[in-house]
Amino acid sequence: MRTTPEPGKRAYQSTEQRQSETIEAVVHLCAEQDPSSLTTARIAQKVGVSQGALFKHFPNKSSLWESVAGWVAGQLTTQVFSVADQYEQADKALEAMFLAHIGFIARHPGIPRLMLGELQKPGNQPAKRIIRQTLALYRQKIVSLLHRGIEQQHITPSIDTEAAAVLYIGAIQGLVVQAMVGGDIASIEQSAPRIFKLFSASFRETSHDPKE
Amino acid sequence: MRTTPEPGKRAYQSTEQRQSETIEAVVHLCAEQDPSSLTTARIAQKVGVSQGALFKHFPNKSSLWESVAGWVAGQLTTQVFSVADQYEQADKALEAMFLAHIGFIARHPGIPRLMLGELQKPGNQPAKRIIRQTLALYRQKIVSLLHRGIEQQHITPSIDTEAAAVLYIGAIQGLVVQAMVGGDIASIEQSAPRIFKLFSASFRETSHDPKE
DNA sequence: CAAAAGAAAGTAATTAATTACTTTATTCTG
DNA sequence: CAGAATAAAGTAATTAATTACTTTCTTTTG
Repeated sequence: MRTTPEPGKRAYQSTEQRQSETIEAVVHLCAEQDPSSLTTARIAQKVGVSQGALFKHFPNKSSLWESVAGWVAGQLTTQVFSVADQYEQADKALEAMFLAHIGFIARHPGIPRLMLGELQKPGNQPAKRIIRQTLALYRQKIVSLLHRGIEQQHITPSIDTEAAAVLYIGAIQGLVVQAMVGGDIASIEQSAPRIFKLFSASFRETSHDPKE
Repeated sequence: MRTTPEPGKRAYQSTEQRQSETIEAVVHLCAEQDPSSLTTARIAQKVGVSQGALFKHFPNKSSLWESVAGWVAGQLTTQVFSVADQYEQADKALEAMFLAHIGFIARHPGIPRLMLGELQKPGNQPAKRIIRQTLALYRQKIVSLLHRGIEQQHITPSIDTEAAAVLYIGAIQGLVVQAMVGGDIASIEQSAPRIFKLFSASFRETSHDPKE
């Protein structure tokens, strides 16, 4: 059924516009639904368009997933990495990055589901490759920040940086899983600082260590 | 595979036998395939039975998932918790539990996929409830071990035990995700001790000097 | 104890729904 | 008007579940 468009509003959108609307819809839907059970019909409904129309803007579903993965990767890079670059002190940068990441997830609760869902898929599909690549980049960023922290003498030089990177990502994962279990995704922003504090205790330089 | 006590060949298996065979098949299949894409036909094929025969032993698919979740919960409890109970010293118990958990995952690579897959499902389906409950029990176990460690003066009393429990589970998650990215699940057993060492550095009591 | 009777486990084929994707016709916009 | 965007109505494939029927195991009973 067609409704007459309101005056001043475009009834028909450009392909680019529809593409980003669709990506946004997928990200939103993932907040309340398992990505693997997302149907093109449900996505189209969210966009406010017929199911078939989706294929005017994406050649197929897996291509849509690829676009979504690309969007996530881009957002993570710009929103999280850029925060880290604002700090001279490496340990402060790590903390800010951690909190920015948690904030990003809190604003987009579907993201963890999305990324985990992609990683669970077998094979080397494009979307999985993008997520994989982004995670590798992330790990690299953390390791280099840790090294800078050692140079700045804010991080103990005896630290196992590779292990710390895994634990850093794990800390985020732990928060997310905890939130999934509790069903309360907003709560992670509250507990995030406590988790990071504990995490950083494992490598904080203890040259001055006043007992309280 | 269980052998019948008598050497006579048995063409038809008992429902109980088929049920556990089916659960085993699902766990194995999850090691190489996204759980949400597992079809009853594929499962039946693995068991070596017709697709329809599955429904002689399970009323429906979701009931099968419930059984699988129950199996996982049981195995985690018996295999991981029992290890912890063998140690008097709480921090040693935590480490043994951590390594036992990683070993369990290495032996059953489908388990993380299974659990994460269940948690991603919306609503309060039985299988999800079981996983959720198991995780809660797990968290509780860690917290109580931490408290015992404080009493034994092996763990610093200033520790945020709730945060530590999240970080502990996160450390396992981080290892698993890292393995998923790398595609090499066997590697986690190798890196596990390093991760735990770093994790425990965040709360190890340094003033105390235990004899070993 | 053996044969009949029934219960349980199995198969192959089918069904109703659902899915990603396609085709056709219609409507909007520059 | 021409081309792009859309809706509506398809299609073929896949899926969980059911069905009608057969085979095997267990129990009852004369």
